[in-house]
Amino acid sequence: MPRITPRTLKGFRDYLPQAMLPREALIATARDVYRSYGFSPIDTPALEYLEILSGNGSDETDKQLYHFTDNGGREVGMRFDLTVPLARFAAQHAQELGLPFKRYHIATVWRGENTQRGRYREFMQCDFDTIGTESAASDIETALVIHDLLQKIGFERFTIRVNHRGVLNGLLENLGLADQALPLLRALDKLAKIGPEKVAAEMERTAGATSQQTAQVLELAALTGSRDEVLAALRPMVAGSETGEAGAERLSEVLGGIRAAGVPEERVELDVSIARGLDYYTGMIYETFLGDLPGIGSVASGGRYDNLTEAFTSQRLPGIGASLGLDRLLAAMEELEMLPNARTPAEVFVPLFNKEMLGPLLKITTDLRAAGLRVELYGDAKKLGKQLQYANRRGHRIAMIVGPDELAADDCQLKNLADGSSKKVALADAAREITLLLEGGDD
RNA sequence: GUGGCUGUAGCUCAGUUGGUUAGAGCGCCGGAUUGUGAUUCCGGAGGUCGGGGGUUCGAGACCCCUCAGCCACCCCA
Repeated sequence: MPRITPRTLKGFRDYLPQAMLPREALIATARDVYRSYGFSPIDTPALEYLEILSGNGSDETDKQLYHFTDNGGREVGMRFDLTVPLARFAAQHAQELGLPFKRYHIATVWRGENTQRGRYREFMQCDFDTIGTESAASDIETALVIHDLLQKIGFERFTIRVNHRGVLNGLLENLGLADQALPLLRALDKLAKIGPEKVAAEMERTAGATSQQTAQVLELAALTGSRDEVLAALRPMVAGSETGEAGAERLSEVLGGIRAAGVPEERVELDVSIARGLDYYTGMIYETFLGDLPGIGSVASGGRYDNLTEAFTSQRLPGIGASLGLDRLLAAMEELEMLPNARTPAEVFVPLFNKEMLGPLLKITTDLRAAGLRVELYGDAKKLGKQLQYANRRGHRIAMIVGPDELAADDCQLKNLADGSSKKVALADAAREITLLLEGGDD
């Protein structure tokens, strides 16, 4: 019989249990943090009318869009982010939602772009957004959510870099370069990566800026120091520009709020060079870098946009939001050895001695589950050594050994698979004892 | 989409200027007196050399195409 080669498409992946367990854990953390701020879950279809998706983005996103004609002759596209669907969703349901509206959306998106490490054609986004308000509070909250998220995931050393588009635009305005903002900011965003000389060269080449102008832009971007120092230094540079002054003012407010919330000073940095490639950000911008792995890039980023829904409705809906870089974070955690090596969600393993033990063990494991534990009962009465070997490889943490002897004595042996230690406890106390063991050796 | 590099057992790789039966470590499976794993000892299975075509007496090695991965550009998560 001719066989079909099992394979996956370029840029698409299978997830084995070992990869899926931390993935789900991360998603659960994100969901919990979002909910703790009152963001509500929504979902939208994977497929949209092509015009919904392609009208919005740039030529670039159009090229990356997966699209086809469906069996009813409709032109259809697969969503390439969660922001455009949010815009459509908000425009369509504005009346029922009420404003401001805070939602989170964790879902798969597709982009037909070239693959690279950490870049796939199918990947998951974990977005949260607040729409219908321009308040500084929502700007501040966005940073707080990112901060909480990273902390809950288990990172100690990370920096949220913030900036305001108005500051950059204000400076460009003052330099008479406002109409070339896009190519200039795109070049500026590469500062950390390629250095000031190359950025200047690119600015002169793509935006027609003079070397004097680029020097001034780079001077702003080169500002370093504490937030207050940077803020004080940039104010005169944007003076006279309405957007620039407003941007600096908002920046100051947001940084003050973040400080008031108790976020450690070193976790948030004012970095005037970040621009974020997207052309729709109009206000605050956020990027997040890991102290132990800065090279992996931003693991959570976002910003404020003025008019999310303008393609769909005349109603003005400003918004702010950010997105967690799930794949990058997982890659980072793997590299930093923050991921457990388990291939099973069940912490407790119960070997089967012989067929006669099956009935009693089914009862015992059912009781353990009722007590909130995750328990796997082995199905074949193989040699005990084999069963323990299996348990060890799978990553179960505790083996609960109940053989005929234990059953007769109404007790059991709890074996810690990490260190080999074991103790005898009464069956009636097993659930409690296991819980204690799990809390104790938590690594 | 453009350019560069790579592709040999489940994994990490070795394989001399193209020459006969393609190797190692780890992993996997089995065993070391029948109720205790991850350490030790013994044994074993497993590879159409990513796929297709070509050059050659002969190709894992050379050429072309294709698929996939990595890197850069682009863009971004």
